[in-house]
Amino acid sequence: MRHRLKDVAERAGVSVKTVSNVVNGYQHVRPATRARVEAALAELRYRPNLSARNLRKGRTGVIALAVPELDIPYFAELARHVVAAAADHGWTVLIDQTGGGRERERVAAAGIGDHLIDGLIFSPLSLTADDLTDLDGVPMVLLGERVDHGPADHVVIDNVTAAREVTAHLIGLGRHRIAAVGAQPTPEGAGARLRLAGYTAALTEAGIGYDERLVAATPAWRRADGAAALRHLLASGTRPDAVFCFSDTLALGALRALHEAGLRVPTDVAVAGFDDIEDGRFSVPTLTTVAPDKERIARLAVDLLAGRLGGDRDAPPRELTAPHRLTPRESTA
Amino acid sequence: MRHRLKDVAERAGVSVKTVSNVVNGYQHVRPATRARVEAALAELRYRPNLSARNLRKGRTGVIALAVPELDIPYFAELARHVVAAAADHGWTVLIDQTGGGRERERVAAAGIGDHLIDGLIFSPLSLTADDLTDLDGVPMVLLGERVDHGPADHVVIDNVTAAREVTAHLIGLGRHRIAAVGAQPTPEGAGARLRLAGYTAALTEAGIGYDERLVAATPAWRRADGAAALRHLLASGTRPDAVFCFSDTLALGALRALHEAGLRVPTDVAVAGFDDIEDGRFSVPTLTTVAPDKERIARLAVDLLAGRLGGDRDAPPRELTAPHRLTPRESTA
DNA sequence: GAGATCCTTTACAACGTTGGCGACAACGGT
DNA sequence: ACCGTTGTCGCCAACGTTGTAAAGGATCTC
Repeated sequence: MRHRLKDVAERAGVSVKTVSNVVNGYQHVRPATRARVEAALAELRYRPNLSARNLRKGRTGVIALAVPELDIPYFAELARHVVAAAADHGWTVLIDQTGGGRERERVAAAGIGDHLIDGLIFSPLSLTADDLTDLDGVPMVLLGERVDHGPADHVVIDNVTAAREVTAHLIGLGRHRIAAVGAQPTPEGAGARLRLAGYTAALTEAGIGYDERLVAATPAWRRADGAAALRHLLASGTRPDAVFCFSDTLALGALRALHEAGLRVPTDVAVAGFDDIEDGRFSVPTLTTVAPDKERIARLAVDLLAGRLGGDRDAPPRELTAPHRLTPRESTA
Repeated sequence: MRHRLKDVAERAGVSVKTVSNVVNGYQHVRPATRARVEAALAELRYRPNLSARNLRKGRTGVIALAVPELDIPYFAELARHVVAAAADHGWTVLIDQTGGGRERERVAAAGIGDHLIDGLIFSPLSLTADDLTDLDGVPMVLLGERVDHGPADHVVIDNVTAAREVTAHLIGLGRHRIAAVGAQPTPEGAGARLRLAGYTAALTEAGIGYDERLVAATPAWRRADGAAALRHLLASGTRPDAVFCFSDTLALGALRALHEAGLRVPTDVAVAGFDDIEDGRFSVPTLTTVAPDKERIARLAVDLLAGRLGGDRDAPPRELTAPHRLTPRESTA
């Protein structure tokens, strides 16, 4: 069914090694021989057995991307860019869905598919630095600010600054009762913590007091969580004039809840999100958000991995910051 | 760094094969030996080299899922379910993003990662049956109705019936000028063709004439395409009282364009979509849609693949139909 | 107590590929 | 014509794993 080097070699009347040389672009093969081998390759539709090649070379050409959930638009968009960036290096991407739980994430970090992958790009939710210390697995690049000063390479955005900019933007509209949605009480929610810090910093700069009733924690960052948080906030009698959600999905849920409560956006309540997912560009109203440069994040991560695979496995961990941009739209017009 | 069976064997004072036997749960190993080996395994944190195992056994435990774009919510949600279903079989999923182009799809079908995968679940956009005839690769399961009567297993939903039900639902609201958005003029757009057929059938049943000015073709099924189609429709002076979009993303774009045109949904124009993506449950208004059972689709596909891998590679191709459900929401209330 | 039967462990080969190196041919310079 | 160099090609071994089959030991049966 499937042919091996040996079959091609027999057909071309050369040795297995010569076929291998042709396949791998080795220089010193006589044009006539090369032509004969190439004809045989085409006739038999030869495709290398990557497992065997990998066993021999120690490389698979496959990297893994581990994300909490694929159907969260931010991760889906990120995955798209990672797959594209990996393709530039000739790599295939194996995607792992961790669910965000600590145990599954530890398993993923410890080695998805083990020797099947050359490297791992990992966007953890609940993993701590401790979980990563004693890993002797493949090179890893972490995405997002969840694990501080871990032993691995890291691509982040400046969450604090971004959150401060959004909040300042809302304050600039004359809003003073600004809710923050998406805080995470767990110690692992580093992203949430940083965004909350930016929010607080902006309030302080503007001389606005911090009101904990305006800060809503959510178990996750899905639309339903955002809607529930807003419903709860409004039901408790707290009436914000702006809402900063820590993700766009939260914000879209919030928009929905505000709509149900009969409040107009942005007239009554301005709303801003974070992530710049495509939904926010078509929602009613369109969503003001922080746009992290996802393509850049993906490319930086892949390039970091390429560097590790290229040799310097023992260089100290690097941390790169991708740019972001505040993108005002109708929800804060 | 990474340890092999040989290292474990030396530490435990047994042969390589005995360690292999322990790892693979072979019955006849003396408890004392087993304990010693297991201790060594744990100490060295042994992890099998899957490439070597695969080379020996001819199986990788990895299947591929090929979709046009990961950041189209329908595919992202589908991917989520496929990954989950595959996990039940102990499989990892390698995701390939084809972009929907014919050439990339042919390459994908011809063998992603080649010997690295045991099987392929494939959701093609522009591939034709011809492209699949001479494939001698790994077992494949096709998703969606794009390739009719191809040589491979197939999981579909009843597009015609579903589209007819949606259209009938709109007619039931007393609407008679019902636009259809998402037609695809290319011969490959089988999904679009079937949904259009269902739309037409419902009109005929209700005695409503087919008006081609109400049928909008779109290059793709993204939000932007839906918005552009509606803008174009309205600009041309055609004024529908309902819109059936062939996907939810199209519908969300349509909602946006209607909003911009100052038309109220559903009062002035009712809108229905197709796919039941999460966005539609939180949009303003929430979106009436056809909900294909994505979890079932994923599980059927994975099970079909499991069947092929389990032995009957030469059984005739099977076609399974997953259920769908019309889900009325605010946009047609 | 001898042979048969079982359990436990091991040696060997093979999966398909490529790196190292050696064999041989062709070519250039003297 | 001879030697050295360069180019071309093939043999062998190895990557880490598991299937086969056989060896070695223990236990059982008569």
